[in-house]
Amino acid sequence: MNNKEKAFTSEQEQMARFAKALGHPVRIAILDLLASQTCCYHGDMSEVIPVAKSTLSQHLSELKEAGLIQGTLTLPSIKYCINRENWSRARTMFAGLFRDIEGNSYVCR
Amino acid sequence: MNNKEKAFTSEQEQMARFAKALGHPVRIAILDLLASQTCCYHGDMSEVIPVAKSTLSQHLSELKEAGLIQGTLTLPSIKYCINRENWSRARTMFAGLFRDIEGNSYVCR
DNA sequence: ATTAATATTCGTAATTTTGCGAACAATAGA
DNA sequence: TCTATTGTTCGCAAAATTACGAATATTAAT
Repeated sequence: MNNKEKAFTSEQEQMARFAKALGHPVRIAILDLLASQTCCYHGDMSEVIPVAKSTLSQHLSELKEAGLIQGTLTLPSIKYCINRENWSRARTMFAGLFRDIEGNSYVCR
Repeated sequence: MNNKEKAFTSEQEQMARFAKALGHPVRIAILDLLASQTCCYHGDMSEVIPVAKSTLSQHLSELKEAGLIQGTLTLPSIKYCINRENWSRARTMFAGLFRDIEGNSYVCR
């Protein structure tokens, strides 16, 4: 309990950031929409996702902040898309953890 | 903005729950340890992870709550392990989202 | 029965998240 | 220029998260 000098790796920090962004049903729903459609407009989403527009906006900006999506102004609306580069990073990181976990053959008893 | 009657699917809720549990550096660090070792004792973890023991305990119980790990009393300590069944569920769910996202060939512009 | 070792729970405080409606931009079209 | 459409930001409140040390429980060993 003494060598607390080293905090977390940036890998761990980044992974937690991605996971946290995915940690809310509204945000999962947003991503499901973006996965099933070519793109999504705020308006379309607010038809489907049961929260106030301002709340939706907040969740969208959290996903943007985490780098998982991006928005393009397409007047009179805004078009949201997956940020493929960061999404790929996230997939790689999650896959790594899952691989390490499941590759560990120890069985708990 | 009218058909707000249907909330989220249980799939979405569950996925968010898993992701939320992964959404903190301490908890990622715990899982990294569990992935690299056959098992882990609270004491061992508190040597490595820079938080108070009580805080560590809290994070452990959140991972337990989410079903991602389990603890077995192995006196005089407690041995923590991955919950393989739920971990496998999580992997499947994440893989599904990643597949859907990356399988979508639309490129944002 | 005491003591030592281990981990959780309690009490508390600070911070962050979540959610809503109202107010505020920004732009296209009449 | 006025109006309608679309999203974001603001202001606020409620709830959840994070963190710590102190107190508590549990069991092994003496």
